[in-house]
Amino acid sequence: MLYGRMPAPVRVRIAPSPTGDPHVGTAYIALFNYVFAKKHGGQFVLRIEDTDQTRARADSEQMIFEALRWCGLSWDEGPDVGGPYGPYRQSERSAIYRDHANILLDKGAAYRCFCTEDRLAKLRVQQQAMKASRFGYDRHCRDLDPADARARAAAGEPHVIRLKMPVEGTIAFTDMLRKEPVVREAAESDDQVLLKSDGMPTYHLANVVDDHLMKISHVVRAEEWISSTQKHVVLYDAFGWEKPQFAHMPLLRNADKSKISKRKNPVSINYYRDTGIFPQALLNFLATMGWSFGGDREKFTLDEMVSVFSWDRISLGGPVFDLAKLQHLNEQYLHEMSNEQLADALVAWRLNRDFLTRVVPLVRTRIKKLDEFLPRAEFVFTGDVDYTPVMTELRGACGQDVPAERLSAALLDFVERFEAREGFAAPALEELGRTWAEANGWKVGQAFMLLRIATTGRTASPGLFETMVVIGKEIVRRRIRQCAALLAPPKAPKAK
RNA sequence: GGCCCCAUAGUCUAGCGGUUAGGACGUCGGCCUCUCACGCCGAAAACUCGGGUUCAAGUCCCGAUGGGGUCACCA
Repeated sequence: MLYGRMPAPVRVRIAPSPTGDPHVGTAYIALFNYVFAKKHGGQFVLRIEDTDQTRARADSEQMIFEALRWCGLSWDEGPDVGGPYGPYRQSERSAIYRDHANILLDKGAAYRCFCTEDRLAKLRVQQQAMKASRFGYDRHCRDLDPADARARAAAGEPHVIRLKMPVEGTIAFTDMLRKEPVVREAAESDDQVLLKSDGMPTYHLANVVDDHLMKISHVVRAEEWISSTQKHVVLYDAFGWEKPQFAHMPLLRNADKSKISKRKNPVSINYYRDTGIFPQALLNFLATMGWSFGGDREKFTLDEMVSVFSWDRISLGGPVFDLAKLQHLNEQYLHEMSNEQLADALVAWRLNRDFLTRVVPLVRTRIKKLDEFLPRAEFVFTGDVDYTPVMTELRGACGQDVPAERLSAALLDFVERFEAREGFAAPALEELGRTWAEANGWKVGQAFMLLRIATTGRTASPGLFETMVVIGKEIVRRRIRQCAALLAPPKAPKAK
């Protein structure tokens, strides 16, 4: 090149972890990565961060693919589409991480640590008790003789590999969205585990190694990562690699400003799909969370966003995810559709043969004529439910003497219980429901009535758990939570 | 608690030294209308506080306060 170095091509990535339902925050960050890549003719990479074998869920990865595609975001490289820098699933890259951990060991930038989980747990408790100003690993193994450590490891002693953080000086990095560099004392960070005892890397090692190997030019991720970035900087430097540019996006928030969570908001992309939100409306809405189009424009397409996108229109205050505003935007999209398009949308949503085939078995024995179908199955086609007509039955479902707070807590507990296990199938739900009823000391019939009213808004319904499955996990979760909140409004946040 | 990030109406935001502080959601009122909804018109509603810098501060600087994040062999 005669005129100097060409700017490195823009390569960005979204790196979801397949631990549950496809999260709206994943779509949010994916959107900005995608838009930035397209704006600069770069590539958008999808990488699956499945290094935690205890949390990985079998169906989660596929759901992430589908949800992102449903949103209208497509990736240039990824586990399912391949690409020149694969594999794109971290669980298939263990050897790479191990090699790199060894490089760090050789350089003296990392060390083997033989501390047991037990010791670390005690340490943590101790620090809490002492109200220590600094928490974290005490560097117990940092000064072990490397040769001894190697020998112990070779003898099969379980261990992890930790990063040797500098003990003095400051570490700074620039963030594209902030005018001042983010600076921190190096000693503020403890010696983070890089390679776990099962041989898998932690996020810190894996993301740095992969971003470098995959030639990622810009790391656009959520603000919750900002405080671990220092560790990543140390890693890049230890390897002698050039660092990517960082942009830490604000976190989506609940109405109370805390980080968005499923306890306070529907966070699964599937909820929005099942509830009839259009993907372009969801994306449009997400785009307005922290970014503005310019002028008074707030309705725009993905392509329009790409064409005008720039980082300087990001605002960093954590945006509250406001369902009402999303619905308004969706309404705009809906109204501009033709009757034919709207009819098609309805069909694609739930008024189709496939979906009806799932509803029919629920109600067929309960109707005499076809015209009774819809009244019998109405709650399968609605989002939120109005409980006012059944308040009396709801409060009395488990006996007149049971206080509303107790019912509310039990409902929330039921949600926690199905949340804790994989899948959402009727037999398992029923079993779960029975043990839940028993735990509450309620007759199964009574307890199920409580659930029935909460999930359908009716005192009469088809088989409860079959109905839940058809309605869908996301909507069921929201209805039960809303019902619980109605029974016992959540207390105002306690003062500290 | 340590550290870091952030700060315009209830909410999303515009503003990039001089504005009657603009738009949108939501709320309330009115018009339209067989009802409802849409649509249209209108209203209430914000620069967290205190110091600087400057002729001039929502805009720049410092501090306080408030909110958030993070301190795992989770990402």
